[in-house]
Amino acid sequence: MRIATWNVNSLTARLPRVEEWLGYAQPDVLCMQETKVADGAFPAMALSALGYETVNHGDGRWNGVAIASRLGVTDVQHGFGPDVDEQGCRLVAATCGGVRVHSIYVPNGRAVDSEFYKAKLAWLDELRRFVDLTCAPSDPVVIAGDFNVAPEDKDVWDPAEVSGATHVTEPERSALRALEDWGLVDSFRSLYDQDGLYSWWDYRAGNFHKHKGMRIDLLLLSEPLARRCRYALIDRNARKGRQPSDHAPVFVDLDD
DNA sequence: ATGGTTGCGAAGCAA
Repeated sequence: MRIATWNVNSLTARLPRVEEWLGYAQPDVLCMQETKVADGAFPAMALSALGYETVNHGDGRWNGVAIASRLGVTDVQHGFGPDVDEQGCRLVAATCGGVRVHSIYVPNGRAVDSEFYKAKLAWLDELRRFVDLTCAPSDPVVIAGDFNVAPEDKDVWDPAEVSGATHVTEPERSALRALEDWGLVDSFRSLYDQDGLYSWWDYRAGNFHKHKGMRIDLLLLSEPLARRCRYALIDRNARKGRQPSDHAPVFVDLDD
C-alpha cells in the first residue's frame, strides 16, 4: 500500500501535474493540501477517471485539504468538529483500505511574535487532542500533510540562516513531538538519517536549484503501520519542469 | 540584500 502526501498549491492550477504524478507514482492514497478549491468546484471527475474516489474540505480561496483513494473512502470527517475553530479548512479524515487517513495543513505561523504563530501552536495542540479522541495508537493511523515544521536542524538547508524563524522554533518542534509521543512515527526519517532531504523549496530566488529547502511534509504512522514501512521517497522530480508546486510529493510504502 | 515567485483574482494578500 502506497500512501502519499503533496501540498499542490492549488489543485486547479496543478491538476495536470497531479494527473501526471498519479499516473507514474501510482499511490493508493494521496493526501493533498492547499487545494484552494471549493467543494463544488473540486475536479472529482478527472480524478475518478484515474480510479480515485475523492473527498475535499475547502471553501475556495485559501487552504483546503483533500484525499484521493483507490481503496475506498468511508467515515469522512471534515475538520475537528463543529465547536472547534480550525482556522480554515485544514483537516479532512477518512478510512481508506482499512487505514484511518488524515490530510492536514498546519497553519504557517508567519512571524514568531504574531498571533498567527500562537494560532499555529494552538492548532497543533488541537490536532493532538483530536487524534487522541478519535483514534487509538494501536489503530492503523496516518497523519499526512504539510506540517510547516521542520522536525530537526538536519531538515533545514542552513539552520543558522533560519534560526529563530517559524518552522524551526522549539515550541513548534515540541508540539510535533507531543503528537509523535501519542504513538506516531516520522517513518521517512526513521528510514533515512541524512540531511539535505527536503520537501519544500521557496519559489523565489532559485532556492530549489540552490538546494535551499526544508522537510516539512510528513507522514506520521502509528506503530502497526510503521512496522510495515520498508520504503519512503520524496519525489524531487515532481518539483521540476513546468508549473510545479513549491512542494514535492512524499510517499511511504507499506508491506501487505 | 527585507529581496525573490506563484496563485487567486483583478489590488493586495498569503505563502
